[in-house]
Order: sequence, then structure tokens, then C-alpha cells
Amino acid sequence: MSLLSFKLNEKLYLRDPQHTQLGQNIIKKSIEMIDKMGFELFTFKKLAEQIESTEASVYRYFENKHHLLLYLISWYWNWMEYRIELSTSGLKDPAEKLRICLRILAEEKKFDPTFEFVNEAALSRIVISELDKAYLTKDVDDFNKDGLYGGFKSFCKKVAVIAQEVCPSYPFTSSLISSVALIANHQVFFTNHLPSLSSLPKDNPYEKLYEFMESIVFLSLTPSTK
Amino acid sequence: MSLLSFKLNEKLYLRDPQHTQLGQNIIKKSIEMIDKMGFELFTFKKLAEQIESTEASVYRYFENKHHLLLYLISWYWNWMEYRIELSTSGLKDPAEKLRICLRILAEEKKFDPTFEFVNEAALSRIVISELDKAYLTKDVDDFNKDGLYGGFKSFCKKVAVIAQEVCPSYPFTSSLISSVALIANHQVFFTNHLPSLSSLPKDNPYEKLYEFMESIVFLSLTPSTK
DNA sequence: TGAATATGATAGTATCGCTATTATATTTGC
DNA sequence: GCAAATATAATAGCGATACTATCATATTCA
Repeated sequence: MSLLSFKLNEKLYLRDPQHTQLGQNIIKKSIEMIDKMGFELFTFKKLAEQIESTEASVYRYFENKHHLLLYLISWYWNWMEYRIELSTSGLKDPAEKLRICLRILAEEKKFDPTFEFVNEAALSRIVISELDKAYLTKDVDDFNKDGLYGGFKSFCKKVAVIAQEVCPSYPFTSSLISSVALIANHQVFFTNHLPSLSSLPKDNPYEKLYEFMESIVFLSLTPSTK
Repeated sequence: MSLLSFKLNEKLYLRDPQHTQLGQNIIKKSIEMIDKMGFELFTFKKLAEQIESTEASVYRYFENKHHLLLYLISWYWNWMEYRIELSTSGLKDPAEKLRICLRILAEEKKFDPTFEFVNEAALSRIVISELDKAYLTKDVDDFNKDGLYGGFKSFCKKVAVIAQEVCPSYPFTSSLISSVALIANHQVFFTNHLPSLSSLPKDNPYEKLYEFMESIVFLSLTPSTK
């Protein structure tokens, strides 16, 4: 059992998967499977076969596969926020803190041994390709009321507060940060699959991605001398 | 029958829906239905009932509902490109042309009587909420090989060429334009449903959305005096 | 008018998303 | 250590989805 675990919104699950062996298996294996086959083809039945359990047992942890996806995505943004806290605590200069946030957003995600049952590299690929499907749904208002998007919203809020310190007079901080958080994902996807939509190098796009994001954010937050 | 029609990639459909009454009904009614119920709940069976035809007949026009969605999205970006051509032809100044492109991207979409059987207002809402689902799929590479994303890619290319004229030395033009094209959609969605992620006013976000996009693009393309 | 083509009507299949029931482990509280 | 509570397994079933197939009937147009 991991030493650290995140307190995720209780409406994301029926039974907390972090606290049982079966639950952790569900998380671990579903990340693997969704990464490999994509969310559409992933089903609780197939998952149950893989973890040698039953469909009914999985349904005791999650209402349905969409809630499981929301759980994984929420976990991801909690993890991202936790890493930003780790890396910026103690620092004073907001511009420096903001650069660290952008670095963390832009960099390639690697396995974090703090959380044994989560493969963050695979999870980040899931977030890249499934994030919008989780949010852009007709149920968005109900889900939002239940706080199911808390992870992403809290992450964006945290970065936006720092950005606002960098330039208190900029009028579009929330939009800028949520846009950049999404851009980080989209541009990686485009680079890999629709390269004509991207200006980043296919092998290791991450450094240039950071430059791109940094220039957008800091040009916006640094009023030019007119 | 409309005077104008777009030449869409032939792999998007099995039989060209623009050229028959049934085909136009399929387009018209599917836009209405997907807008109302969302793509997940939309099925060919329900569509067939609405247009008083049969499931089998619909399948003679489109391989499946995902291809129909790709068709609609492709049509949308063709329409957007056509409007940019209309509005910028004859103009010389690339900065002025680029501003017009951003205006068209940011503005609220209204019914265009040139194309009787397409409700562009509804279609634009579909593009806002379903675009990423259409692109972020495991089949992306196959679809791309067949040219099914041609509409969006061609649109972005056209705008990127103009942007490159504004600032030939900027290294991220393709990324900038594809990002801004997506931002336009996401920010409208966020404003309506997840307002804490947006800085735009809920009633009529379009004017501020334009300002936001304009500032990102022109700050990036206007090298500051360092 | 006859041949080709488009559409309608109907049926069928495998899978999906989910619920229900009952039996068997496993944990825990006393 | 035992009974009671709880978690999981095993199995079945239901309505809907995403198609495919077949055959009959319109419509068009050569």
C-alpha cells in the first residue's frame, strides 16, 4: 500500500479503490488497458477478465466506465498539483514559480514511484487523448455540480493565482491558464499524429513545447511598452 | 437544391448526401439531433425514425455515425475557410487578413442561407463539443491517411500562411494557429459550463474572446524590442 | 418499356452497459 | 474462537447499440 494517497471527490467512486487490493488492481489495469486500446473499446467486462475478477465486482467500485475515467483524470491533476507544490514551495518570485508550472505541464511524464499502482506515463497519454471526452459531455453541468472536475479546476486555479501575481492587470488569466494546460496536451498529440498542425519536432517535442508555452504566457503577462 | 456545395473527401461518405433529398435530410436532421442530445445518445435508428426512413438507408450514405460526424466537422471547416476567402480576398495587409480570420473564428455562428440544409449555429455547437472526440481516437492515423481531417488541416494551413507573412521569423506558426482554433471552441464551452476556467463574460463572450485570441496571436507574432 | 438504381421493410447477430440473485470467501467485533 | 457483517465470485438476464443481410417495392432514365 502506498504511503501517500490523494483525497479525491467521493462522488467519483462508490467504494474507494485506493484502499483495497482489488481497487488498486482496477486502477492499475484500467490505466494499462485504456492506454492500449482507447476508452471506447475498453469495457468493465474486459477489465474483469484481465484482473481475474467479475464485472459485478468492478461495478461496486465505479458507477460506470465514464466515472472511472473521471477518477483517473482527477487523480492525474491532483498529482500534477502536488508536484507543483513540491517544486514551488519556498520560492518567492512568481515568474519563477510560473515557469516551473509550465515546465511541469510541458515535460514528458514518467513513472513516479511514490504511487506504486499508477503508471503516470500511461496515465498522461490517457489524459492527452481522453480529457476532452470526459469534459465535453451533455452531463457536464451535473458532473460539475458534483465536483467531478475538481482536480483540473483546482490545478488551473493554483497556476492562475501565480500568473495573476506576475501581472495583476492582465484580464484573461483564467482563460490563458486553462488554454495553455489544454494546449500542452493537444500539441503533443498533433505532433505525433497530425504533424502538419504542429511546429514541434517529432523526436522529443517537450523542450520546444515549453518554449512555445512560455512565450505565449509571458508575452501575454508582460505588457509591452506601447 | 443549394447553388453552392463543397467538395468533401469521398472517403467521408458512401453516397454523397448533398445530391439527394434523403441525403440532405440526413445531414439536416442529424445536425439537429446531435446538437440536442449529444453524439453519444445519437443513433442511426433514432435518426431514421425522425426522417421517416430506415436504418439501412442511412447506412447506405455513411459507414457509421463516426464517419457522419467527421463529415459534418469537415463541412464546417470548409465553410469557415470559404468565409475567410470571401472576407480576405483582395486585401493586401497580412495583419488585417489575420485579424479577419480571428474574428471569424471567435464570432458567434449564425445560419448561412447559402446552404439551406445546414444550420450553422447548431453545427458550430456540435464542433465545440464533439471536435476533439472526432480527432482524439485510436483510429487517428488511419483516418488521417484517408484524408478525413482535410477540412480542419486545410483551414489551419490557410490561416498559418497568413500568420507566417505577418512574422516570417516566428518558429511556432502551425502550433499557434491550431491552438488558437481550438481555444476559440474550448473557451466558449468553459464560459458556458465551467466558468471558473474562463475569464470571458457569460452573456456575449465573443467580443472578449476575440480580444483574448488577438492578444495571444499578435503578441507572439510581434517580436518585442528586447 | 425494361433495366438499373434507390429506398423500404424486416430480421438477425454479437456486443455493451448495467442489474439482479445467490453462493462463497474473508474480515471484524465480541 | 465464533457469529455476524461485509466483500467478492459466479451466473443469468435485459434492453439497447452497431451493424449486416435479404428481399420487395418504388423511381428514374436509357
